[in-house]
Amino acid sequence: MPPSRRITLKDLARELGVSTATVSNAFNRPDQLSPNLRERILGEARRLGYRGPDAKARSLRTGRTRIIAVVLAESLTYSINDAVASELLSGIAEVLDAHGHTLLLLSARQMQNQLPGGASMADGYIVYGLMPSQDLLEPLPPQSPLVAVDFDVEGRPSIHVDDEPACYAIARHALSRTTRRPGIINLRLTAEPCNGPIAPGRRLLSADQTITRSRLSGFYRALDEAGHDTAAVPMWNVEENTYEVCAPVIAALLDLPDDERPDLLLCMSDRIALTALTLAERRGLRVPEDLRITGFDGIAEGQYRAPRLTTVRQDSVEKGRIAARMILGLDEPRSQTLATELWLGDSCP
Amino acid sequence: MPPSRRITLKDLARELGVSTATVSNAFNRPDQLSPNLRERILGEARRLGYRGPDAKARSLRTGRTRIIAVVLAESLTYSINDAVASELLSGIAEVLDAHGHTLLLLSARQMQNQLPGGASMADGYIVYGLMPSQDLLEPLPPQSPLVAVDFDVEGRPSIHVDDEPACYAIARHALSRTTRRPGIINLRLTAEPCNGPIAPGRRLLSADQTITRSRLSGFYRALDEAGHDTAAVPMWNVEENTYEVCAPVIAALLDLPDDERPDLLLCMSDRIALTALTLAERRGLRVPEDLRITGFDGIAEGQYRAPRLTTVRQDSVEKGRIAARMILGLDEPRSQTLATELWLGDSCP
DNA sequence: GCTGCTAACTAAATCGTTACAGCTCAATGG
DNA sequence: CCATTGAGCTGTAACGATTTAGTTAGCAGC
Repeated sequence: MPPSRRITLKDLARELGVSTATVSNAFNRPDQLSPNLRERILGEARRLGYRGPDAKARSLRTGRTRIIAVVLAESLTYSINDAVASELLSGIAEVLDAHGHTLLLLSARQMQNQLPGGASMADGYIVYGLMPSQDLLEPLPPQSPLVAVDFDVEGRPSIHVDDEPACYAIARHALSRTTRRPGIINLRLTAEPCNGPIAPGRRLLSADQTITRSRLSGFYRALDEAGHDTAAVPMWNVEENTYEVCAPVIAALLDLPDDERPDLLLCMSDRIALTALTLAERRGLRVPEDLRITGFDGIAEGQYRAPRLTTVRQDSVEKGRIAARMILGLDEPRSQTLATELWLGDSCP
Repeated sequence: MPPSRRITLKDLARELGVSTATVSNAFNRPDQLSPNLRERILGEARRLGYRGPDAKARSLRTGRTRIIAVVLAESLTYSINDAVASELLSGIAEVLDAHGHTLLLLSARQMQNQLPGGASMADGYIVYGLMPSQDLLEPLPPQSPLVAVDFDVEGRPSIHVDDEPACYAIARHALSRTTRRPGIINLRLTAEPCNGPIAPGRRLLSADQTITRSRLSGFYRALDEAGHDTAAVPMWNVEENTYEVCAPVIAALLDLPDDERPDLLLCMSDRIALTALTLAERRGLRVPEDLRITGFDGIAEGQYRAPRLTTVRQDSVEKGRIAARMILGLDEPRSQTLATELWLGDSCP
């Protein structure tokens, strides 16, 4: 027995005495040949252990791979563990699966210069939450379809939620109870990395297009309306949406003397809010009596524990679905803004 | 100006008056041509907007795509949200990134008959946690490297943790306090789907190779040693490692009359244990005074809340790293079992 | 019997690279 | 001065499919 190199469509054709075109058709266009012959071909294929047309060759010829790449702003390690990113991926995967496509995971960090590995053969790119300053999109093939999620790319469709109105609404709700000292915990708002309190004069991210900035505007509008001096409202910043990074910042602010500690925390994500909740409990602070807390995102974890989190629910799964449908050309590619929902929990009733 | 079809390596070669082989070398083997010429080629490439060799064509020619597929037992939606699977993915991604490979996500569910999309062009497959009964591996290209994680595939390397000893150890610890009525919550142990109590005579998954089965053996060994009648220890089963699926089962068992309710719950995952913790608290049961709870996995969430979870810590990230290194051929492919660590928290001190 | 039409198939031209064998020419060694 | 080397480059055959433009054969219609 020879070392038996892999069987190709050509071998199959020779074996059966038909042309390669016909064998190809047997697999791809059943209507192009008699059912009879098709059966013979498929049978012989099975007999010889031919597993269907080679994907690499096919992709060269057709120009398509049926692979969609998802580009995540942060490292994969981080993104995969982030509940919101996970939901987004779920939505994307759901649609891709249903249409015979597969999902390639890619971190923006790994494309500093050039696309790694097979990333450049994706049929399209869904890009999630880059900072506007990052022009990491340069290495992406300029021709291929691209959909931006939670940020904007010039000339490309993007998907957002109504961050500003949502944050206005939740802050308005929170401020409807008397509040001595509201505080805000931001996610990645400053131009330079910073974990901790933001001094009043501190330079914030200039671009208006960051979702963090829109959310902050919403908070400010409500604070302003409620008669608070927004410039005097203390703010803290966290660089990453993880317990590990948030905890020290929040611990420090909770350990402030009673008359300096906020009695309301407007948090820019549920992860931040949940961390605050945990640390507050650990210090014997009662939520919501001593400290009220609001989040943003509506992740599942926030609803499983007592007190349930008061938050803004955004449908990240749907966001993923929409992005995927656009990339596959199932929906018209056009920018859109999804509605959110105010969820009243027990952390800020 | 013509519609300017995409620029190829050949165009570049013609333009410069060199051979395609040389242009190819300029990109792939700098040592094969003079630095001088290489600069000229790269310069011209930039000028013409040539973005380097086409990945699809290259993959056909070289036979490699630099894509590694990760096959997950459950749906992507579920797997991505599962803390343990996430950690595994993190470890895999870390190594793949470092070596210029990318990660393709694939659910076993979507390969019932045939590999979708570009999945069949992966250079290797890391398969995670399939049930032994599922022979979903059939559609995978038999030649390509494969590493199994948390289960066994005949003739292929696999990675495990020492489930049996670990569960023996944690159960032994738990039983060192007087225990009236221990209970066990299993994850996917029965042959037929079942959410709820497992009747004593119920047919369990036969194969020894499931991790769930090994863990159960460990529990039984310790129970036996402590003088409990293992056949009489009540067991419950949950079909999926999510709060939503676990909650009703656990709620039912916690609502048993005081003299039937377990005072120790040996849970097969942290997710189960955490759900039990939440529901117990909500009922005013004190942990660990009224109910002691142990988990398995050592996920981060278990350590952030009070009481901290007593559990077995397995390093899933490392598991991913090892799998990835084997698939890339950086390490010898050989089956191995990783050690675990007993973490004493407050849920079962 | 001729035309026209359709179903079923084939031959050959790509798709854009990389690998391999060879070729040329200047430098080196004896 | 000739043989040997090696650096630097070229030509061309794969890689394994899909697609386009035919070619046949069979049959219906007039």
